[in-house]
Amino acid sequence: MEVRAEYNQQEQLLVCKLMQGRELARQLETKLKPSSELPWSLLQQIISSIEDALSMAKPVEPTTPPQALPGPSSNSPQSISDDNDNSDGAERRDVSKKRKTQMKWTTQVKVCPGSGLEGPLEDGYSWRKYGQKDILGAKHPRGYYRCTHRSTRDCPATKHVQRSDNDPSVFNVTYQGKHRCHQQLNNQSQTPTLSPRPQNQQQQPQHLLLNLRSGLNIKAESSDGHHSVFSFPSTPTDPSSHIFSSSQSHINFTGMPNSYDDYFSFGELMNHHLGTSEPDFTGSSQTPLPLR
DNA sequence: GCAATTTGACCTCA
DNA sequence: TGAGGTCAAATTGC
Repeated sequence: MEVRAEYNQQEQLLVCKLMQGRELARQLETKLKPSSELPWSLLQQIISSIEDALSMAKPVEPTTPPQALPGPSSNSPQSISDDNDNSDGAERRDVSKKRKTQMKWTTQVKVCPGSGLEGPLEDGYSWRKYGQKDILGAKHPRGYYRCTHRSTRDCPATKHVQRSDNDPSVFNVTYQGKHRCHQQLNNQSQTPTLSPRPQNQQQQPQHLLLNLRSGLNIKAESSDGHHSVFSFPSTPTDPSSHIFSSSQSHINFTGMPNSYDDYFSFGELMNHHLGTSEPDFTGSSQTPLPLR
């Protein structure tokens, strides 16, 4: 059991590292597109190799439900199905109202009070608010949002937004679940290198992108306390082009991933936030890997 | 009329 | 048992 958990941690790190490589390669891919054929084809081979490596890691995932992992509670049978069967009827009741089991990541976004963007932050997806709740000990209520395409495209992604107590200009945005809406669109039009966008999106996701690119910490944390930190150094940008005024953004990545796809959800998030910036996606593990 | 938001009630889980 | 999360009816806006 314990050995299995440690093994899972290594698997996570392996996949994370592979994912980093893939992200870097794809960032490079976007840069190389207009250039000569040779580096382009080499890069395609690199990406292909990384994809293969990730595919090799993939078979582990379906046989490692969250309850096999260490944690305070192991009785979460519904977490296996998680975001897969949130269809109508009786199933719905099982899938909804669950907590904790899905991987989630939190971004802290500071907005400029004078920008007029006081509400929920635009992140490139289309969200629909489905609830608001006063949180104990928090000065501001938490807003709950789900993907607008939840019903039409069975997209399970949700997020909640809460204004920071200490700094009202800071919003804590916690994302949960993976967007499926854009995947279906992707199948229709192949745009593999850049982050996919919902079709009906009207706003400019660059807002958050610009906000995040100025400095970013990502904390990936599993339920047993193991965590890795990825750093994106600052890149000089024109302050006048920023809608948000943050000098630093922050992403926490919490919860044990349920599946291989969760890593790609995270990868998509990174693609999405980083966009055309030039990140140095350098990962470092703060907790030494357990030796087998 | 349709879609989004609000809000009180209900459900789940730590 | 209570806080967090979701549902769904009512309301609002376009």
